[in-house]
This record gives sequence, structure tokens and C-alpha cells, in this order.
Amino acid sequence: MANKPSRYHHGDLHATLLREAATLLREQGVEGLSLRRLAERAGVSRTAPYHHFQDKNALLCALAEAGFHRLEALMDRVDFSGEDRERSLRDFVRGYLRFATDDPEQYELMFGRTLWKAGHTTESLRQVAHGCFRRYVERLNEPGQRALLPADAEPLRVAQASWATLHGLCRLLLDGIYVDRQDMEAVSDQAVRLILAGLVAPR
Amino acid sequence: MANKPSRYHHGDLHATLLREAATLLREQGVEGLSLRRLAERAGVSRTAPYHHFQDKNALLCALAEAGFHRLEALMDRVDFSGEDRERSLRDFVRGYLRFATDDPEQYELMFGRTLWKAGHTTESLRQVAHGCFRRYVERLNEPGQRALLPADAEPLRVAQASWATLHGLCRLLLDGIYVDRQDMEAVSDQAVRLILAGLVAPR
DNA sequence: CGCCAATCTTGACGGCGTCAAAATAGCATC
DNA sequence: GATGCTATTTTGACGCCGTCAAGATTGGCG
Repeated sequence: MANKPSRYHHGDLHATLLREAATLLREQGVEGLSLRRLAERAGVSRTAPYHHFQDKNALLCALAEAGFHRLEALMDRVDFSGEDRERSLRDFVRGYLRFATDDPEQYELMFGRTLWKAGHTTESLRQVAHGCFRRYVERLNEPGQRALLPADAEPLRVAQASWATLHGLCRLLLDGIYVDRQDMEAVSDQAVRLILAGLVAPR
Repeated sequence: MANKPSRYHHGDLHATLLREAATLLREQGVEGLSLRRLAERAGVSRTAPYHHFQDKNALLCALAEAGFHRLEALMDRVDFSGEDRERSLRDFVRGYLRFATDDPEQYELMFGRTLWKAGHTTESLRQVAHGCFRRYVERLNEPGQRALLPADAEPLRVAQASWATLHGLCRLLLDGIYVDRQDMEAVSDQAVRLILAGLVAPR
């Protein structure tokens, strides 16, 4: 049940590991994030981290989990109560894109195949990630937004499709495949139109 | 195919490597695709592949390149000449999803951060991938489809946004994050509606 | 035939994740 | 204050990995 031991051998290695891992991830990507290097950065021997995380995968899950918490916080900050809902949506989309472009490697980790493909995710991560999406669906269903959805539209489907659009945009953008960094704003606005059109006339 | 066992010179190691690498990728993912294992499968020593590919990255690029060729071929097979363009679009979307779900690891490799993040791509791969997207834009601009786009819509933006929707759908679906395999058809149709709505009324 | 360049092999280096066993340090109890 | 318990940390080892260097083998061309 130990929560935060203050002064053992190192101090609070658990937190230190997470912090260093986050910067290592941001600067070098998953490829550059090795447990050995991480341990060295924390000033500790190579196998010390294993007493705080079951294995490398668990540490990556913890990292991704933190990301989802920040993303959920971002979603909660969006104000959909105003009149101009296109503007609200545009703000949200831009916020989402900024979140992704601010730390591409973290975004990749959160949504990438590395963790998700074979059910390699922590139970905890799965809950947080799904909670995040549930929050998104909830927000789509708030009184102000609900009026936008036709009666026969399934909110879940609309949420999935719109998130997919956002997500795809981020991936293409971050990896620089079919969308340039300069086009970001223009494409972002196009996506808003796409989603809005899908919201208003999804039949 | 001639089988020439245990000769010093393999014969067509280049092709064999690509073939074995493809199956290894499909079955085990990038993680399981090591040059050493690959060499063993091909019946040669660990460093033999280096005489056919500069390094592992180059081999992965070649693999992705083959994928883009198949994707382009798939796009060319879609028939947009008929009357029912919603149906045509739905067929294309389903074809795209099938392409991705048929070999998730290949799709991941083609569009994933592994190859694209730091410009680690071969010049050749870049050309093929961009050619593939150009082909997509072209098809959107064919006479039958062109009529769908409002005069003020920029085809490039529409192409980027619609591809992003498709792409995001695939990623979420393949990694099983926010979209289940069962929901595939329903979400796919929702995406078609989204894209169509975006095509018809993008302002 | 002899030679060259392409092809393939063996050996080695450093890095990785992780297991096992030994060492260390804080804590509670006597 | 000594003792024992347990959490923490270290050292050592194993088997993978990508890749470089140097040597062995061979097909093909003159």
C-alpha cells in the first residue's frame, strides 16, 4: 500500500521515472526510451525500475494514461454553452490538434499500435481511455449540442466517426504524410465543416 | 519457382527476403520482424540481407512501398461512372477498410510513425506514397465526382479531410480503441454519410 | 583459364529487456 | 539499542537485436 515513500535509497523513484520517461519520450520518441537509459537518467541501476513497474509495457501504459487525463481535462474546458456552436467546435478541434502536435510522441503512444494491438494495455489504461471517450460522447449529448443531432442519429456512431476524423487528421499531420504542417489550419477548418455537415445532416 | 537448396549463392535472395518479410510482418508485426530471424527463414546467415538492403529501415520502406502499390491498384478498380455515387463511395470505403483490416501490420507500417516521423523514408517510398494520394485527388476530380464538389471547394482540402476520416477510422478500428470490429459496417456507413455531407455541403 | 565483383559467412561490438540472487536500508517490535 | 522483516536496489548473466569489418566463395566476363 506504499504510496509515496519519501526517503528510501533514491527518494521517490516512481515519480522520477515517470517524469524522466515523459521528457525522454518527448525528445527521442519511443525508440529512444529504453529502461536502461531511463535508469541512468534517474541515477539508479538498470533493474531498479522493475520494482516500480512490472515491465517496460506497464511504464508505457502509465505514461499514456497520464496523457489521457490531460486530454480529458482539455475536453472539459471547452465551452459549448454559447450561441456560435461552429466556433466552439472549431476551438475544440484546434485544441485537440494542438494537444497532439505539442507532443507527437505522447499522442502516438496513447493511440498507437504499440500498446493496443495485442491487448497489451493495463486494465487501468483501458478504463481511463474509455472514460475519456465516454466523456466525449457525453459532451456531444449536452443540451446545446443534442439539438444538432437528428432524432434518428445514433450518438455513438456520430462520436466514433467524428473522433475518427480528428484522429486521422492528427496522424496524417504528425507523420507528415499527406498533410503539411502549414496546411494545418486550413485542413482543420475543413474538418470542422465535415463534422458539422455530418452532425446536421447525417442521413 | 525453382528451389535451389543450400547453395552459397542463394539465387534470388532479394525477392525471397521481401516475401518472407511480408509474411513475418503479417504474422508477428514489426516487433517480430528482425533481420536475423528473417535471414534464418531465408536460409542464409545474419548479415546476408545487407547486400540487398542498406539496412532494416530500407527493407521496411520497400515493404511499405509494395503496400502502396496494392492500395493504388485498389483505388483504380473503383467504378465511379455509375449513377449511384453514394454506392460507389460506400464500396470504396469498404474496400479501403478491408485492405487495412486484411493486413493491419502492413497498414500500420505504411502509415505509421516508424517510417515517417524523422524523414526515415526512402525517396522511392515517398514518391509512391504521394503518387497514391495524387491518384486519389484525381479520382475525386473525375467528371462524375467533380459535379459533387461546390465551385468554391478546394479539392485538395476535401481530399485531405476525407482521407483523414478514412484513415482515422482504420486506426481506431485496427487498434480496437474506440471502435469495435463488430461496429465496422455501421461506422463505415456513418463515415460515408459524413464524407458525402462534406462533399455536398462543405461551406 | 584467370580474375573481378557480387555475394555470402564468421566474428565482434554495443545496446536492449528481463530474470535470479545477493546486498542494503528503512521500519516496527521486542 | 539490537533484531528481524520487507521493500528497495545492485550486480551478474542470458538471449535477443542491428550492424560493422574482414575473410571465404562463387558466377560471369575477358
